[in-house]
Amino acid sequence: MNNNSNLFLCKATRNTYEHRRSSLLCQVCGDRNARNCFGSVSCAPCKMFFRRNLDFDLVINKCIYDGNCEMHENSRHACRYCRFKKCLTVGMKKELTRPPRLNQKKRIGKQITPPLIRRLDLLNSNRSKLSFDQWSILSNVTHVYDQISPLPKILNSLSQSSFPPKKRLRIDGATLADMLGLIYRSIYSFLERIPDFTMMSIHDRNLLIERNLHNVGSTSGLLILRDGDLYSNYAFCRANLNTYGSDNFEGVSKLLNRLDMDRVAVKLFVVVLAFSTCFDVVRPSNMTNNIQLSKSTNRLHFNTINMFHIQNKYIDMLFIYMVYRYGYIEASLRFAALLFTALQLCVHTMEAANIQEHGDMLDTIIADTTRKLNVEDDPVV
Amino acid sequence: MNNNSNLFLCKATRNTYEHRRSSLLCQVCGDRNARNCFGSVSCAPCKMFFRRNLDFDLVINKCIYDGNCEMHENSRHACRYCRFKKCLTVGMKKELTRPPRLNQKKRIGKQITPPLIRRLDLLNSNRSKLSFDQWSILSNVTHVYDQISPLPKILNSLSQSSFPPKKRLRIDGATLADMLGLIYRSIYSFLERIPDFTMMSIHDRNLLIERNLHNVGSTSGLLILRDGDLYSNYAFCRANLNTYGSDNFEGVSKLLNRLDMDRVAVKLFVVVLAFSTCFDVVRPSNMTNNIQLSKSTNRLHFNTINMFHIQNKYIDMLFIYMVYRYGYIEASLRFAALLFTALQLCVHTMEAANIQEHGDMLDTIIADTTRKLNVEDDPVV
DNA sequence: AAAAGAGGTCACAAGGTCAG
DNA sequence: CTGACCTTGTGACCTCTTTT
Ligand SMILES: [Zn+2]
Ligand SMILES: [Zn+2]
Ligand SMILES: [Zn+2]
Ligand SMILES: [Zn+2]
Repeated sequence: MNNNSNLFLCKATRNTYEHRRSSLLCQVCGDRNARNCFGSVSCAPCKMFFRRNLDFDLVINKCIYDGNCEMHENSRHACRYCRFKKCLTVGMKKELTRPPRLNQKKRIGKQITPPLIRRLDLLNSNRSKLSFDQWSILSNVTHVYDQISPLPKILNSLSQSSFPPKKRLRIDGATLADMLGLIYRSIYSFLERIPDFTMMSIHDRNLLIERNLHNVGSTSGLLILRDGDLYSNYAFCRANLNTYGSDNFEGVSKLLNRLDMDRVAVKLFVVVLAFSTCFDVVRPSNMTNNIQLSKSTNRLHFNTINMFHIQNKYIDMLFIYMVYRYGYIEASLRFAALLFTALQLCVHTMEAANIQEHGDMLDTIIADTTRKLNVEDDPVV
Repeated sequence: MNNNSNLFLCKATRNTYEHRRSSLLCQVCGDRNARNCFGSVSCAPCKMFFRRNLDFDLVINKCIYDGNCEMHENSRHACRYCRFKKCLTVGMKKELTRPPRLNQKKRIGKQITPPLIRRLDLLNSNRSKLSFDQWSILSNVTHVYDQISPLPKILNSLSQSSFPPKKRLRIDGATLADMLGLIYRSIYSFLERIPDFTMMSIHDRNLLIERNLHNVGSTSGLLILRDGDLYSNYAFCRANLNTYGSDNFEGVSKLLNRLDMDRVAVKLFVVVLAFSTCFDVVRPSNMTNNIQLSKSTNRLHFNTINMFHIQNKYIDMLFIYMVYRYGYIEASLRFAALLFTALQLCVHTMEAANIQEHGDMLDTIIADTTRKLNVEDDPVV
């Protein structure tokens, strides 16, 4: 339909334009100062005329004369039919017309007033505010998180890679792995300073790290990426694209915009993930009757109930904090959004885990952490 | 139409030229002479287009057609929305854009989008309504759930215990266990009729049952308790109090009032729990370097990524369904409430798991189910 | 030094407006 | 409806920086 050269675009029109430069006459009415318009050459008035009459129906509207009205500068108004027909004859194309521009004067000012919704009874605690103890835990979490944040190092590393010698736009895979490794390694430093973690047995801590480090690290990493505005760094992005591929990069990029703006909430959520027991229900007793159960039930050693209570404690804190800060409805919205973000991020974390370099890196970090834990446990021996 | 400079080249040269060039078609509009641009391959115009429209908001600016405008060299102007969307689709990355050069005059700073929660950005699917496929899955889940519901049997058993001889006000522990056992056993019948479950490997199904039956069963049980109004039955309550104790009974009773009134939503949530992979991140490859990892990593056999996608699929469906039915805000409220209810219920499930009778019962059921699964797998042998 | 891939420029050709 | 006048989007052609 549009395979021939009739549908001029700039490239083609320029050529013909050059050719016809000497004659600046409107192909429709003969007026001077004609220009390229809709695939032909016409004056501005004829251009406007054509655009305004795109829906003009040559079948319904007939010329009142013989359909051969002359078109001159002064006579072009005489007959709409013949003028439009001439426009088509000289090669004006409706297809070169573009859709109307968006009305940029629309202002966003409208804030939707959320409808009143009955209050659901979400939590156990009747308190709508955090207790003193909860505030101190929350404050501790926030403070410690920033204290151990690997962001300064990463930024430093980035600026060293970028500036001094010359403005390098390339970071190699190893450098990137180092920077991301800092993020994952910082998780243990973080948890180490949270009493609820250190009060657990070495074994439980090991298992938590081993099981949750991927997700805790990536969630924390998302916050760090945003804090440091790292996805604005060209070299950093490029290195990430190289290592993790386009899909993963894009997914993370989206989530970056979706992550809750409240850093405190995100930090708390990181802790929730760290204590995640994943709905596992296990009996602490010995597994007398479980003949058929697979080896995966080694998780039985897990002190799951305790861990679950800790997780719930932080979820409660997170939600009460959000209610306190944003009101009940917005808190629910944000909580759901946070959860969905985490779920989606988990997909990308799994993708990353399948990448040899990334997987190996995490295995190493987990092994290192485990070793560290064991050393701390038996400092005398 | 084509660049006429080709005419002046000798044939051989032109061939290689054409060959080299023709291998690079613009991924956006199909134009020739495309190059690497922003992470994809595009012609210069599309490159410019993309850079100029970095702030183009696909949410605010919609296609005036159906959002599937064709992109050709000549039709690329037709729809900004579709062109930009195609740019993103073919992998152009905003992040590969660089900030404006410094020596030039300052540009107007980007306006930072306030932390408004974007409604439809939450989930993976762009649709705000369920697709036909999703509706059939949902309808199937709902229907099957009611079909296999053990409630009729339980009610029958209750009335038999209560009425015929005399109005018995006592149900013994064994009878109660039988009734509750029906609930837990029904889970497998339920899942068995869900294609997403049956299409998994026997091994995976085993692990899911083994891992999630406690929670799936208790959540489903909560719905059944409410459907049958069982907590209005004196004898039933008394038996429960006897077996599970006062705290547990009261806790469940509270949750009973808190559970979402929408049965469809709860049923979907039961499925979500059934496919719960618990944020586990595992590498499918062999664990070459995992020296220190404990035995719990036997879970590696788990086809976690697949399972996670299934879970996400049902979560999406659940949320979209709720948005469709209640609007975005109420959907978030209900979703959060459902999640909190489940978390709280999980605590009681754990408590119950520690009760000898209950734990043994579940072990038996899990073992039975596993056996059933294996038999179904090898009907010939 | 050449190629590649970023950003920048400006004339041209679209769309929009409003008095006439 | 018309057309002078204005605003906005496009792309050929350019410069600049890093990689090869
Ligand atoms: Zn004219
Ligand atoms: Zn006429
Ligand atoms: Zn193109
Ligand atoms: Zn379109």
